[in-house]
Amino acid sequence: MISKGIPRPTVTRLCKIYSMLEEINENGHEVVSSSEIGRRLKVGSHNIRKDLTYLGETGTTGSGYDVGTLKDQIGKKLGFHVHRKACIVGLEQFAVAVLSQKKFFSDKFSIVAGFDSNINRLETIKIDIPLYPTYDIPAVIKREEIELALLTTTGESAQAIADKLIDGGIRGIVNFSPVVLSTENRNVYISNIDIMDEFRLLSALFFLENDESHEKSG
Amino acid sequence: MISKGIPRPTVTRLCKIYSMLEEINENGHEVVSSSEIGRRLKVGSHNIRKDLTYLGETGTTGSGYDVGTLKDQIGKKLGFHVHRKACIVGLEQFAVAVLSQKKFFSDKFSIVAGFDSNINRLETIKIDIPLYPTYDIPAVIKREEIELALLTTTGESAQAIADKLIDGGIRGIVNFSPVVLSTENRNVYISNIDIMDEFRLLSALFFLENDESHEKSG
DNA sequence: CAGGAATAGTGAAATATTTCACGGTAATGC
DNA sequence: GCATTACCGTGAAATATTTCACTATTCCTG
Repeated sequence: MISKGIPRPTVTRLCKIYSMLEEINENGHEVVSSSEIGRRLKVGSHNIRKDLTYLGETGTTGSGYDVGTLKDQIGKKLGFHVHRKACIVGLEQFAVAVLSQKKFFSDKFSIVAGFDSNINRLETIKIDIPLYPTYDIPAVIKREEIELALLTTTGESAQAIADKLIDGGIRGIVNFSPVVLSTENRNVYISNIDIMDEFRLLSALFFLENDESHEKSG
Repeated sequence: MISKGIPRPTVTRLCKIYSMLEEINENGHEVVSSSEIGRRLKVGSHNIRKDLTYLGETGTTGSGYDVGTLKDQIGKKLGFHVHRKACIVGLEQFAVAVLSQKKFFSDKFSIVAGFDSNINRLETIKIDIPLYPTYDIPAVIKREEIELALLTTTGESAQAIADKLIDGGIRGIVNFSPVVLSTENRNVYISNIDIMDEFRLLSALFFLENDESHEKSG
């Protein structure tokens, strides 16, 4: 067992590589090189090869990686072969938009519950997943053994909802609400996605570019 | 001019700190400490203080930071005092959801154009920003001097749209479509947001947690 | 099947980033 | 106004991450 801790940046890249491999696979290609992967991810090929080192005996040939095999290896290492249940909290436009992406009903993840505090919405909404009021969150999470949550509520209620999710034993939360969620609970991973922050980051990057000319290929 | 290149992780954190300060400000607090900021961002206070070092003469007192002042300093350093124009491409549910967040019509960013390839949608949609067909993208970007774009189209058209945006001279793209955009153009910053990838990352993190017990405070 | 081109694997070096430790300053209480 | 406490600022040390240099393997061509 060589399995040393995988650096966080590497895990992040491996996830992206995995997505990319799925895409490549659909396009019918069977082989990719580290430089091809790197080009798409805007990362050096050295870096990609190093990342793939963490998969253990990568079993790849001396000339490129077999797309299917590599995908499986990443999947196995990062646990993507395990089916996971997810839920979605907040059933406004955002949620409806997300749920309409067919991608979400793959064989690896399934959305098995929707929650909204507005009881009326629960009856009128046309989504074919079981819907519950938010006060049922802890119970449903436990009963259904839901591990992931997509939080799309307003900023005001987000923290309270997160607390309920954590109370139910959730393992990961993707937070689309405009506040940074906090928790003392080390068992829960939170990914905060804020479009405004992204706009800010991008504008900061090109603003600084002029200011300081020390940029790399980022 | 002490302005050395600011590390990318620091820029990212500064953006989040900025958001947080806005939030704190609304709640009426006037002072924050590095440890308070760190707690919220799940980062050590050392790290926060070091980050703030890059602001130059931080001008903060010996006991906490004045919220308003710090926000202004970050804003000035990262260029948030400059008003930026943005556009949104793809006007389906996702876009409508985003546009309904009042946050997007602040005094720092404004969405001045919407694009969709479906001409019919342009006429029926009820958003009060100017709407154009996608073939007008390069011209409108140039004419309006739009710097940022939010891309919410399907995966199929995303790359072609991105090329049009870049052709028009866009500086940053937040990509919500499920494909990784690529460009050779070093002048354009791209932020790829993929909910599926976030789910994968989170599940990988808690999957690996059991496997290897070398985790930090993440 | 030999030669050439392309590519993976990997320990070591180079960089980047975080953490530490400690000196100094402002508010608070007595 | 002196002691105490809670902070910030910062160079230096410790870690983490990326990049490099080089070897070995596979594929392709003739």
